[in-house]
Amino acid sequence: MSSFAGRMKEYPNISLDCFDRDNLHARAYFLSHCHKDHMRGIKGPKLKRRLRSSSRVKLYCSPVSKELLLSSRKHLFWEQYIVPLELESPTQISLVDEASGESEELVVTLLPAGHCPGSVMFLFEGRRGNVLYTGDFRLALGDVARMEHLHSGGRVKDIQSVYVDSTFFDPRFYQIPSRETCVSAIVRLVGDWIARSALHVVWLNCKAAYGYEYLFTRLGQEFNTRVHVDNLLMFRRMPEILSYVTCERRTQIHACRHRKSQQYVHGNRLPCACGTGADLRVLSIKPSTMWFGERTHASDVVIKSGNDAFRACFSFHSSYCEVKDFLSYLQPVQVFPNVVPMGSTLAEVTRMLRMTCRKRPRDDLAYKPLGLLKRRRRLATLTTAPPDDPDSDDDLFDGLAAALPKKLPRTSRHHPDEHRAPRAAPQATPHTAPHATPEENSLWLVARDRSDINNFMDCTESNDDDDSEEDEQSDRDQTKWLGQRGSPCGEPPKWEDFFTVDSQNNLNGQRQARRPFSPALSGPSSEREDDDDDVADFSLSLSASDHSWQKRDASEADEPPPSSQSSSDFDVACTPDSKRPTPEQLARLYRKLADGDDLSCPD
DNA sequence: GCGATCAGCT
DNA sequence: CACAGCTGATCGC
Repeated sequence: MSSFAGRMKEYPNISLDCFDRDNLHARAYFLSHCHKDHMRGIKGPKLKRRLRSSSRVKLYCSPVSKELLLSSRKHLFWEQYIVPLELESPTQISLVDEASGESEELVVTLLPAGHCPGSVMFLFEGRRGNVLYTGDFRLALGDVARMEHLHSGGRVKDIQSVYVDSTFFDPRFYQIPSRETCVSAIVRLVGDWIARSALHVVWLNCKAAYGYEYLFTRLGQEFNTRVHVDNLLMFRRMPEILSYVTCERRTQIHACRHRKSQQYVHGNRLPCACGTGADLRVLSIKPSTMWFGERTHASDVVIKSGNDAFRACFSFHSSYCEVKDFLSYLQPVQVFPNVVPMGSTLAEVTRMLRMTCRKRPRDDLAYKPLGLLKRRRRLATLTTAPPDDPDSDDDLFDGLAAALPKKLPRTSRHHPDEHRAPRAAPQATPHTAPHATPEENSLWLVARDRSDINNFMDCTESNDDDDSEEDEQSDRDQTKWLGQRGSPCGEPPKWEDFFTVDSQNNLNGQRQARRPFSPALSGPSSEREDDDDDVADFSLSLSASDHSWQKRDASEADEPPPSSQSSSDFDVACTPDSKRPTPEQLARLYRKLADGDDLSCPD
């Protein structure tokens, strides 16, 4: 649970994920995602008064968070103040003091956080330095190295402070099995059960929150069915989810809830009281976080907890290892915890976070911008000497090979000075995303047919905020509406799709492959670990594979990071057939680099 | 009556 | 295996 008080010391004029007390005076608000513990005070009367008396104060969030927030009637008053921002699209915001007219400029970039639908991290760049607020996040090892907007000129940006999700930043929570591992295990468990007979049903005992959607859709896709949930309203403009959930009770997979869910299920009845109960066999699966120590083999991601009852591993938050990887890569000057882990103290978590901070000032002047050179040289070598481990390298280098004749796909779309000359934030216009059509902007927000949406709104309105007895008529209406849309459709969305809105996505899900941003190629710690000849080590960094990286990280967990970043950028692991360049070759390469020639062509 | 806070529960 | 959030009691405005 977040205990972040809402303000960052570098930019105290803005408030994040907190809307009461001192935050009532913020010049702008930011919402990382729509969990209640990040929305404290968001519907308070004092805040409403503040909004009404202000002509400038806005709430910035992802387009998905906007939809989720406005799916509750209690939050509708926010509509005219919300400015949805696309992910990975730097936006300039003017923070104006309405009394004095004084203004401060700030550039904000939303980055995917992998926590729940719509969840983002905020990168702020302004007069007081670069600051990253993570909100809650679940990022895998190596993910941070692929985030373009955390890099500049081929290296990681100089980050002053990170306000980090420290929920599991405690060595007890050393590793948590990957999302894919956990979901696959749940799919197997569900599949084995519901195959027994049509009367065998599964109840997913999910906590009330967004975040399980990719599990629902995966199950829906695997078993060509829909998951029964209490309310569809919040997904009304998210067809990728809507296709796999239903208010129709007659399905074998349920994630519905009732105040007395536990009692129902113990009595072999579903919370929705589907059927008489006597003839159903209900398997209860409770998604819960499981963690494993540094040397524990994380094999059992599903545990039997009783008759027809299981716990299955499922985490919305990054493990200790993942947070450590994230921070060690960014090397901020300071880190602040947003959460005190269970059983720990603020002092303890702060002390441990400090260990991930920068040990000495960055020496940017000594830096030679050879990140691209490394990569190109490595690639040129690979064209004649493929790596031993295709799984680790192929995927990454395929993308680069395709990109090589041109510039990097993403960077080529932007002006090099984009960060210095970001676009200005638009004025808030309800239901209008800035600078692009909804189709261009968001996989989520596209309503295939506006009349369908209106129709849907009409028939689901009665369920909004209604926690009393079930509404049979509403159930039927929703089912009818969904029936008109047909059965679960097409290509299944991937889990990433539920957490991010990539502006490059198009409607058909023909997502541009998410190519690694160049620093990823030197691995999470390569700038600090210059291991000349260890090809395997370099490949592990490249693979970003949970398994391989965990093994490596586990063996080095307690070692202090090497102090030197000063070794040559050519001190890169070589493939077996390659040779270390001679000084003459180096000079030629430098000249080519300066001339902007294609470095992938061998001399 | 409403909001804030906390304990208890799942 | 510990997240997120609901419910109810209590207190104050």
